[in-house]
Amino acid sequence: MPGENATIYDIASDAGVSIATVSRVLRGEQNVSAATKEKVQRAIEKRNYRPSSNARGLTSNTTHSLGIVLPKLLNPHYAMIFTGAQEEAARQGYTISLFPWNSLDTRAYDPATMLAERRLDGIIVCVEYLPADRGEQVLASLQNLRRVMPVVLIGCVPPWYDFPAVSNNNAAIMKDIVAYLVSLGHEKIAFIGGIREDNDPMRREIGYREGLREARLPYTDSYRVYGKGTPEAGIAALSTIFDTLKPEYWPTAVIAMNDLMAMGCQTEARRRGIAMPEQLSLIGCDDLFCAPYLYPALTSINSHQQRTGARAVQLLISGENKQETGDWELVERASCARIK
Amino acid sequence: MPGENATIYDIASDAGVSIATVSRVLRGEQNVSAATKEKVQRAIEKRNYRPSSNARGLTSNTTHSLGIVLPKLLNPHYAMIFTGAQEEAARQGYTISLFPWNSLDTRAYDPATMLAERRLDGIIVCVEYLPADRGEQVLASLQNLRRVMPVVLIGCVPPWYDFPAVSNNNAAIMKDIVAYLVSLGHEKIAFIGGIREDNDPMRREIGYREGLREARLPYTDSYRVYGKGTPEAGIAALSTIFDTLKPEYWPTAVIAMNDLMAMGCQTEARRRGIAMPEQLSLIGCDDLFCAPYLYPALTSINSHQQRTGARAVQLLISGENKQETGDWELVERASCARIK
DNA sequence: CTGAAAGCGCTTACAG
DNA sequence: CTGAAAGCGCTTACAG
Repeated sequence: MPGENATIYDIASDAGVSIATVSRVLRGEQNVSAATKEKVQRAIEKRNYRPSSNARGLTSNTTHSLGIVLPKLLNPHYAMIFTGAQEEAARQGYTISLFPWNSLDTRAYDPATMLAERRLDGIIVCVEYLPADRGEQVLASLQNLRRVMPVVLIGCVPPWYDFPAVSNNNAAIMKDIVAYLVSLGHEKIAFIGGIREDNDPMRREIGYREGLREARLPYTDSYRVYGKGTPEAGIAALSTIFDTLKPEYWPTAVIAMNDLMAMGCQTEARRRGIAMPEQLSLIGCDDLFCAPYLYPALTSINSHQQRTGARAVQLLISGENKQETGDWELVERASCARIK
Repeated sequence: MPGENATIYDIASDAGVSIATVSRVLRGEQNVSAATKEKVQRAIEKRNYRPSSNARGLTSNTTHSLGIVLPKLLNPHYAMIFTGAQEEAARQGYTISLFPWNSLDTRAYDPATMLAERRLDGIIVCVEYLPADRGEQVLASLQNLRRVMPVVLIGCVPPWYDFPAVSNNNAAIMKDIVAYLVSLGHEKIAFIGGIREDNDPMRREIGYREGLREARLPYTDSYRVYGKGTPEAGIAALSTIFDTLKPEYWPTAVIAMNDLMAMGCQTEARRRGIAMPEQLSLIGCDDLFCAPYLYPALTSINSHQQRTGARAVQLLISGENKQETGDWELVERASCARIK
C-alpha cells in the first residue's frame, strides 16, 4: 500500500491548479480564493495526501525533530524527564527521539558517534555521573556537538559550563535532607550512592557535608558509601555499613541518592530484622511513582522531572541562552521517624 | 553557531572534486581512488560536515524514522516496550519517536490527528483497552493509517485484525495464573482490573473464567472488580471486595491486571490489617523493576516487554506480515502462599 | 488571486 | 575512477 504516495503535482493536476497554489492552501495562506481552496482540499482528501517532510525540510533547513540523550529509561526518573520533554515537543509540533548513553562513556557525547546525519534541530543532553578525570573530555565533546546543532543541558550541570541548561542543585537538596533528618533528632546519618566526582560545587557530597557542618555533626567516612544507583547497589551499600560497624555506631538514618537505592536498602534492612522506621529512617530521591507503595512508604524528593524535560525543550526551541535551576520539595511519608 | 552548515558543494570545492565524488565517499562506495577519498575525507572533517537527512530522504523517499503509539510511559511497562523498540531501531539505523494516546480516544489512532506530515517510515501502535463499542472505529482508523505507512500492532491484538503484530495472549496468561493459585490450594480467587470488553478471545476475562472452570470452581461476579490499571484503582478495587463481602467470603487470592494495581492492593490490605501472604495472596502482571522490592515481594508475570518492542521494530522494518504471540513466565516471589 | 521558475542538498544513472 | 545533469517534492520570491 505505502510507496505510492501522492505528490503535490498529483494534487495540482487533480485540482487543475499549479503546485504553488496547492502549497498555499497546504500552508493555510490567506490569499487563495475560497473556490480553489475547496477544490484543492477535496483533491488532498481524495488522495489522502500528506506533504513530504523531507522536501519541506530541504527548503526550510529544518527537521522539526529533536533529540535527547538520557541514561536508561528503565529508571522511571528518566522516563519522567523524557515524558515531559516529549509532551512539550509535541505541543510545539516537534518530534523527539531518544539517544541512550552508557554512563561514563565519553563517546556517548560525541556527535559523530551519535548522529551520522544532520537530522535534528537540536539536542538535550543529560550530564550526570561525570567522574572528575573525564570532565574535560566531556566538555570538549559537548562543545563539538554544539558546532553542529543547538544544545541544552540537563542534570547536574557544573555552573562553569557555558551552555543553556536546566539543572538540579543536588548540593542544596542534600543540605535540605540532612537538615530535615536533624530536625527529627537524627545525628548518625549515612549517605549512600554516587561516584567520587570532584570540582563540582553542586554535587551531593558537598551538600551532605555542609548539612552536617551546620548541625555541628562530624563527618565520618564510614557513613559515606559509594555505589551506582540501582536497588542491588542499595542492598550492597547498606550491608557494608551494617557489617563494618559495631552496633552502637549504626546510623539511625540513611540517605539514598535515589529511590532505586532506597528500595534496595529497605529490602536489606528487612532481611536483617531492622525495624523501619523505628530503628532506621530512610529517605530517597526522585519520588518515583512507587514510593508511596513501598513499605514503609518512602519519603523522597520530588524535583519535578517532567517540568525539567519540558523546560529544556522550550529553551532548545526558543534558543534562549539561560541557565535555570529546578526547584524541588521534600515529600514526607512514613519512612522517616523522629528519634526518641 | 549552527545555521552555517556546510553542504556537499562546499566539500566538493574544498577537495577539488565533483559533488558526485563526494557523495560516493560519503556512502562508502568502492570505486573511488584512495587519494581522492583522502582529500574528500579531510575536507569533511575540516568543515565538520554532515549530510542533510532531508536531502537524502528526498531522493530515497525514506526518513529512517519510526513512530510508536503507546499509553503513558510513566507506567514502566510501556517504558520497557519503548526501550526495546528504541534499541532495536537504533541498531538498524533508525530513530523512533513516541506518540502518546489517551486510552479510549479513537482519534488517537487517526493518522490525520497524529501525523500532519509524512515523516515516518512506519509506525507501531499499541492496541489496548478497546471497549467493545469502539472496536470498529479503531479498526477503521488503523486501516486508514495503513494507507499512509506500514503499521505493526502490539498489545492485545484481536486475531481477526489483519495486521502484522506481536501480541500478548492475555487469556492464556490468566489461565496460567489461576492454575498456579489453584495449585497453591486457593479456591476463592478474585480478579481486578480492566474494562468490560467483548468479542475478544484473548482478553483476560476469558482466561480467568476458563481457569476457574478447569479447576471446577464457580465464577462469582463479586470476585470480578473492574478498574483502570493504576495503584489508586487497586486500592479502590480491593476495598470494594472486602467491604461488600462478609468475611467468610473474602478471597484468599487476588489477581491484579498489572503490578500497578497490585501495589495499590498491598497498601490497602496492609491498611486493613490483612496479613500477606498468609491471609491474602497477591499476583500482578508485568514484572516491573520494583516488584522484588515491594513487601511482600510481588509474584508477577514477565512477558518480555523489551523483546516485544524490538520484535515489532523488526517486523516494521522488514515488512514481514506476521502475527506473533509473545511468550511469558511466572516469576514466583513471596506474595503468594500455599493455603493451609 | 494565481502561475512559471529557481532553488533547497542530496543520489543516481549515464557518459567518458 | 570521475563528472555533468536530471530528478526527488516541496517553498518562495517574482510576475502578472
